[in-house]
Amino acid sequence: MILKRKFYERETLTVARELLGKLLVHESDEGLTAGKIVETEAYMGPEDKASHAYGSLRTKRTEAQYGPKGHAYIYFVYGMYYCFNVTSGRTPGKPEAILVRALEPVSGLEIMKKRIANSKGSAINLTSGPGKLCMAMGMSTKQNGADLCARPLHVDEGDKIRKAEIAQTTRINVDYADEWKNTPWRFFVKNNAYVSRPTRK
DNA sequence: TGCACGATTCTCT
DNA sequence: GAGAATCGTGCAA
Repeated sequence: MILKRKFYERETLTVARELLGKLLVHESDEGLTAGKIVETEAYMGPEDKASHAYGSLRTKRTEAQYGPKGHAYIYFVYGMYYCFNVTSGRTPGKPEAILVRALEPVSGLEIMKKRIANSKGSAINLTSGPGKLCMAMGMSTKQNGADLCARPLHVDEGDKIRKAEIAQTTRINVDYADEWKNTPWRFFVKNNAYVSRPTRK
């Protein structure tokens, strides 16, 4: 069952937390790959210095964040990796997004391994980090702006994660964001082997 | 037009 | 724990 638009049109921090346990599915030409979301980070738009949309910065790159909720915002970093985000929030047109940092592979393992040339064979190395997960799922800027409420790229109803199983910490690699680097806007499933960094840096 | 840098990952120490 | 790989983007000039 594909999640409805309404799921994303709520408080971004709530969506970020409830995204844990949901299933990200990509039906590509090479076949179907899917993974359970086990780690997310919320980026709160204009006020959040760690966000690309800080100060309401609106460019070709950040455009997708200003569009409808429940769409993909995918960008290129460090000259070699992509990061996958979901747009969300209660206010239409406000650039809030949720970075998906880690997945637990569910189907299409062989396709994922094929996509990651340097994989050492361990499933842990396929989707435990924002750059790797995009590679494994076959996502790139081609999917930027794609509607996640429809195929081929969408989010399905998955496991219900109990509150006690959810950990909340500060975000990763946003040291440049002054006081915003200390905001506890990262969520992940406790004791899940696929989380990129089980504890705070 | 030029230039510094990043919502990362891997390798080596 | 530090450094390299590698290039699109944003901002200064």
